[in-house]
Amino acid sequence: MPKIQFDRQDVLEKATSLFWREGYSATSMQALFEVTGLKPGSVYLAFGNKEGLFKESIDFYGKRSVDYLQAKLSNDDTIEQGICELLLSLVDESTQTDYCSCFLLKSQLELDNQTSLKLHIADYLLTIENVYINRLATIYGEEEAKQKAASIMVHIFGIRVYGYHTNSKEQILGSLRLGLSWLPWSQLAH
Amino acid sequence: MPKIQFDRQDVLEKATSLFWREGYSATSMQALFEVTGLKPGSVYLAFGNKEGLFKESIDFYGKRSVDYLQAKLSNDDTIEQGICELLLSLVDESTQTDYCSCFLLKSQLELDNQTSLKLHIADYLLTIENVYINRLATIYGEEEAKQKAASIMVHIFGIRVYGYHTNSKEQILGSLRLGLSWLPWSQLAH
DNA sequence: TAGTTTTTTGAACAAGCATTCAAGATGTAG
DNA sequence: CTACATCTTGAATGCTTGTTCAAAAAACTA
Repeated sequence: MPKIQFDRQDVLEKATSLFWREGYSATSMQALFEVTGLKPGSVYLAFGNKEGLFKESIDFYGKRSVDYLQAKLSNDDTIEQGICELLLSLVDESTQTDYCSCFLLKSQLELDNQTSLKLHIADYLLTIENVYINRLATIYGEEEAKQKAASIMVHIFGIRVYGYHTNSKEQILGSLRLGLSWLPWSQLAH
Repeated sequence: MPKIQFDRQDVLEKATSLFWREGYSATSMQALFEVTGLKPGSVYLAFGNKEGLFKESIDFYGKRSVDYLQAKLSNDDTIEQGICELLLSLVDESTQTDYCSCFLLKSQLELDNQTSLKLHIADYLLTIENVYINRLATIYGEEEAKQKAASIMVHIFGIRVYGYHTNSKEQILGSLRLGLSWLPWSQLAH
């Protein structure tokens, strides 16, 4: 007999945003209470503890990312072009003023090796890589698809760090064209 | 009239190691006292505060990295081969069990945008990029050198993140060969 | 050796931390 | 309306945090 509750999605959206910007350690529960509008007891009843809330925030972000990626690459006719467009949107993101890299990437690097959260995050990163592998496998052989997907992942991680302190959009774009020269960059309008 | 003091280099080595592994926020002063063997007063007299000690740790790591890089690429005859060797050693690093990525990269992502430390770290990253640019400019034109250096930086950042959750050395190596195909990989013994 | 300066010590501090819980509010069921 | 289950409240918990400071020790000067 469920009673009405706060909007869980809304709370996760706000918590995710704060964790993403500040990092796990630097985010205090007090700050989370303020940003979500919840009181301590509600959070602890619903999420257990800080780690629980963080884990759900990772899920919130991770699932959204995977869904977005799959949607973008669903058209079998334009897989490679879709990848190009996706990478270009990452470059655009990275030049925004409030850019704070990728939540999964940041968290992966911040969290201690012992934390189970680290494996949980790595899972999402591998899932994302697998989306690329599966899509590319419709064009290339399995081994080549794996290799190309790995190269894409390296470039994504790279520009999400590089873009954090560099503002030169052209420089980043040039790196993608140079490193991922097998993608159909020229077929894109810009 | 300076009196003898604790070994500053030794303390910085230990502090750097802890900050590197745990991150800035997750490293407590108490843990730093234990690992360095210093008492609160000594640290605060010598470094001012936590941020001061962290800044010097970044300097310790950053200068060491830049020096190492310049030494490795000092031979004008084998610049590109030197770059290959350097990248291969990064791949080796990333497969070690206690691997914790790059201290500059991790800190750059962890630190708040407002912190002056962020710019200080970005300085070191740009210095490193400039070493690559200057060396490559002896072979290529200025623009091409910049572009290639940017691509190298993207790959370095990429593998330092990718290598954090992937153990497949071959996969990482393949990505470098694919993305930086203009480097003389085949001339290397392995 | 005596005097001065610098460094080390470690207890103490206030502020902030994650978390708890008993009491109150709110919705559902009968 | 009453009874019950669930959710919300917010003050209080004990612990950890970064930092200070007066006193003791050590090192240099003359």
